[in-house]
Amino acid sequence: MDRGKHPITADLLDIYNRLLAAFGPQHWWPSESRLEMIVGAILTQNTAWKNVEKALFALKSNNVLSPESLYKMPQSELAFIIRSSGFFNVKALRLKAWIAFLFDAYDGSLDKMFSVSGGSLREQLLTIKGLGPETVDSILLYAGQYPYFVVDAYTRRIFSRHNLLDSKSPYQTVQNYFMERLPADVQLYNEYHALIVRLAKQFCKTTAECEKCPLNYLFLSNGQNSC
DNA sequence: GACCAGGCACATC
DNA sequence: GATGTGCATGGT
Repeated sequence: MDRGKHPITADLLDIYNRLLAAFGPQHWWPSESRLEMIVGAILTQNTAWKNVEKALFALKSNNVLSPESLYKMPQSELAFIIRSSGFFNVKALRLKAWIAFLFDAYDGSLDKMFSVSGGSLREQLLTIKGLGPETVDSILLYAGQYPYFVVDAYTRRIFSRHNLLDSKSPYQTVQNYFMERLPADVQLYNEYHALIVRLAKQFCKTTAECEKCPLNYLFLSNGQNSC
């Protein structure tokens, strides 16, 4: 790897094309319905997807993965069913907060909720306790098909360690960085985020993996020897 | 047995 | 405004 070159600006589309060439389409979000995507987005907060899958399976097995069931079910029962996803008490509370919003504002209808403009819906969802910017943008992009770039810990780590971003940048700054440099395209944002996650999981844990990173034309900074 | 995982809210300084 | 902590399971 050539660590002598310091790109001052990066072509985010070029990075995207390298990732896509290396990994191919990732087919996100891995869910069968919009409701499952939204529930999954909340359950996966700081949690491995494998554990979320178990919780989603449990919800389906108990036949309660519907807006009506989630709305009626006692929070304690919901917490028990989703326990494999960790933080089950707070997550049950967060699911309940969102489903209450869905019924209060949109009669329990996802079609109605997703009929409003992205900016308006984003603002509304962010007022719900437990739904932060990443969860909300995941819901907007993957379930609602609105063009909002999803920023996660991997995005921050990889792009800051390649000196393209400041690791301390707030969420909105990072999102703006991408959205100002890329066309507002749902499919592009969908695939880009998924590819970043794929890259991080496969190449960013050890130095040996890092050396084979498809982005190795960039350089690492801050004394880090991997992403 | 540590350490981490597709965050977020809240307390404290 | 920055930094620290609780929340909890399951995989490596």
